Amino acid sequence: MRKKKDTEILKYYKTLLKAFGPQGWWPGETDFEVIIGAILTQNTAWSNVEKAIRNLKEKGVLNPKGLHALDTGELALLIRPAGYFNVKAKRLKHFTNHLFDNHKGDLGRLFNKSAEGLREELLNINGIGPETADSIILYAAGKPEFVVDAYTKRIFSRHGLLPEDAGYEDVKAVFTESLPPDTRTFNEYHALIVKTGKDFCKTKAPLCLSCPLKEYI
DNA sequence: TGCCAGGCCGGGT
DNA sequence: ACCCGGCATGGC
Repeated sequence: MRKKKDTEILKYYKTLLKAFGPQGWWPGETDFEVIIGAILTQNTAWSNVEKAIRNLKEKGVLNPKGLHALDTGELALLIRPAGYFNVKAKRLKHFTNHLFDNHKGDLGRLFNKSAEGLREELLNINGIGPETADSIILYAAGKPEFVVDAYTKRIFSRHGLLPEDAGYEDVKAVFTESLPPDTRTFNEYHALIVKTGKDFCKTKAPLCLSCPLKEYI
């Protein structure tokens, strides 16, 4: 039974990779930018996050010191286009405060531990939940943690590979048990899922006509 | 015009 | 251990 699902999970991956090719995620130039983007994109369209990122870059504060020195109110103004700007400003400050209080503002020091230990640490920062933590670990730290998001649940439950009400860890287990614990594979698979979700599963009645996975429904 | 986007927290059951 | 309201802009 698990054997069959393993095959399906791998089959879907190969199909998407063949259809779309490598996505080369995360869309960001530095590890720090990846982290900031991961927090800003919480329940938010990426196009809006880009505007906020652009504002931070223009201000020259898209780096640990710059953001750490910034007042929370000013920060909120800069990230306004990303929505939830008051909460997110606090969350970004929570992260940079943690980074300077515990690691001298150095991402290398923060990342210098096992993926498991890093996950535990990130989850203890207010504003970083399971998906954001896993995104940071996979796309900034480069360690193999599979990232689950709304598209993952929507697509794979629709295909009958997940129960509708599956929780984060349950969904994650389905993938990690079916794939080699390989950073590259986790990286591409999640990126491909997001692309598929954006292009074909945006609505309740998705356009499946040209989706590479339509044959599997 | 209304609905929704790559979640998470805090308070209540 | 869940369940829910709140948070907010911009694109279609």
